[in-house]
Amino acid sequence: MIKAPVLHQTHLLIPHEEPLPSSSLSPSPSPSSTSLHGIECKTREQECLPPLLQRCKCMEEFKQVHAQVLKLGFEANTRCAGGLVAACALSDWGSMSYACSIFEQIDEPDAFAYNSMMRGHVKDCEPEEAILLYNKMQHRGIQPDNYTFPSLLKACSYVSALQEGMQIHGHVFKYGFGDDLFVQNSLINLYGKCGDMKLCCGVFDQMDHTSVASWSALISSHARLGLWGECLRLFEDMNCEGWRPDESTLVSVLSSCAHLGALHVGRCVHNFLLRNMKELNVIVQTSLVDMYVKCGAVKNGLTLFHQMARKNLFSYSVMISGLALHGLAREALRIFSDMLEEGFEPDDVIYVGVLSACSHAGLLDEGHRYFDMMRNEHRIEPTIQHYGCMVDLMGRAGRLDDAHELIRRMPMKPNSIVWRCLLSASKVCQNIESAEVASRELFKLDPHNASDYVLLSNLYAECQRWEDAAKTRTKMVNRGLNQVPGFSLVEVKKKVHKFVSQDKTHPESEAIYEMIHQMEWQLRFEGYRPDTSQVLLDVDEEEKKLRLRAHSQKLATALALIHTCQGSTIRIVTNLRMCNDCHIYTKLISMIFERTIVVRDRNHFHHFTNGTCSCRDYW
DNA sequence: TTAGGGTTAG
Repeated sequence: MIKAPVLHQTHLLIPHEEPLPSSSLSPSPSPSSTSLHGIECKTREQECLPPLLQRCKCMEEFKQVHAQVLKLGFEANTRCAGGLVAACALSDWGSMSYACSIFEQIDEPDAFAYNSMMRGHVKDCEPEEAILLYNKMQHRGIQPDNYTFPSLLKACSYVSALQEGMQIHGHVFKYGFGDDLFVQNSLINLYGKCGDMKLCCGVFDQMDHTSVASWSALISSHARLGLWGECLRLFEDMNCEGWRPDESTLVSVLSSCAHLGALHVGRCVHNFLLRNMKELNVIVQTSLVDMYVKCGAVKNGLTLFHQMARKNLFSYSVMISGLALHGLAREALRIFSDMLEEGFEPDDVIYVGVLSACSHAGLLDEGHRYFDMMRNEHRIEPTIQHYGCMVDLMGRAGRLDDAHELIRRMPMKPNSIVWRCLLSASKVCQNIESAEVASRELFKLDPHNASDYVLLSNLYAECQRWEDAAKTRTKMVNRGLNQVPGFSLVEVKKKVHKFVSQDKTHPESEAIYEMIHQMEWQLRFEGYRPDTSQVLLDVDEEEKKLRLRAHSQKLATALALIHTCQGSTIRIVTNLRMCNDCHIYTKLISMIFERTIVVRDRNHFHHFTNGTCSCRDYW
């Protein structure tokens, strides 16, 4: 019998903390070995291989173990090769092409080898390969097990393969894994990613036992689809049922808070995190910054951002675009410069934030400088989004001709977003000619967006071209489009209150209208006259004034004034672009009632203090 | 008798 080589004698470069067994690897079976001896060798081999593979830290070390297996002639052995495939396909240092070559040598690959290969493909973002492999597995008559389905379903979710996913759901029942928690969670995730919320919730509702991952999959599915209110409701249910959310759940919740402007819930989540987590990872911290910024608490966001021990490109991006959204361009550019000093290489998304900061604040020269820097220093080809920012920047700065010229010179065909930027800039500059060119192109590319017609019609109205304003409105109505109903949300006494225009459904409605009356009375002393030019109704002037005074944003402001004291901050989220009248009205209210009023409209944040707005009247 | 689900931010 050939003496078994001891591991270090075979130059295996595996760092080991414990001494390895003296017979770590069996010798190559000689042709004269008895079958009994062969079986013995294989058994010993099987015992020794897993710990050796576990200790591999790089491909080089793995190849040495593989070489030993080849030397022993075990490459076709289901169990040995299966272990090699798993290690090579799933480790960070592994290689799928190498794993494939081992897999192909196996005489009779079992479910374990297939599962490992499928998972490896999913890990390497090759979901189609994983699905094809499952087909092969089926053709070879190999029974899938409970480990097969999670990665297979994940592969389907990557490519939103709903039909295939549903077929596989059938297989889950066929093979008897309908009650497996991991499989069920994977199904929730699959249906959520495919946007089929009925099936997604159906799987969850039918589960006898759930886990934090089940809730997390359900909650993130809702958040991903923009069902933020439902996401927060489910989060409440999860808490009521006694589940303790983890970081991944809370990131989805924070993202919903950010979209809804639900600062109070966001703050509760922050508190929970501080009380329950030892330290917060960079994703959670970035989500918190994003939540604070998007809920209008930009100072809190900035403080948290500066406290972050580790930042990545996402963190910088959230902060830069967040500051831009608040019109704090100088601060945004300072953070960008810090980022460069820290050695981060900016990408195209960062530059969208930088350019939009310049555009929000009318920094024309800086905008041009960063646009050049992006191309020349950082070798980033401008995308249509960057051109959109530049059009916005030039247009708002009054350079509409230059903006038109840039659109003509763009290397790609301008899309509706670019034309919408130009239309909006033309509105700011009150340039009807430019607005007509932009809207003509815009209505060709995207004729179903009611707010574009409203914008053009408002511009005509501002310029007293009533007939054209009416024509634009008729065109909108004829195309079956309705103006999206406006609403405003305001958080008062830890509760979010929603108002629509002319709302009288609030329990405190009487007091709210009394407050409106008082507000108007004081506003008149400051010279306020209602600006009815944007009221798109065939009614007389008095009726227009009545409509205007009960815009949702004013009702929300009135409720907040009733319940807050001088010096406090009122936060309002509104779904449409703020009308001119609400803008001037809120500026004066901030001064008369000594409140900071932060309004997030469809595009920007407006910080009203002492009679001025952070947008400097460009929005 | 080796492995699995929720990973979330611009």
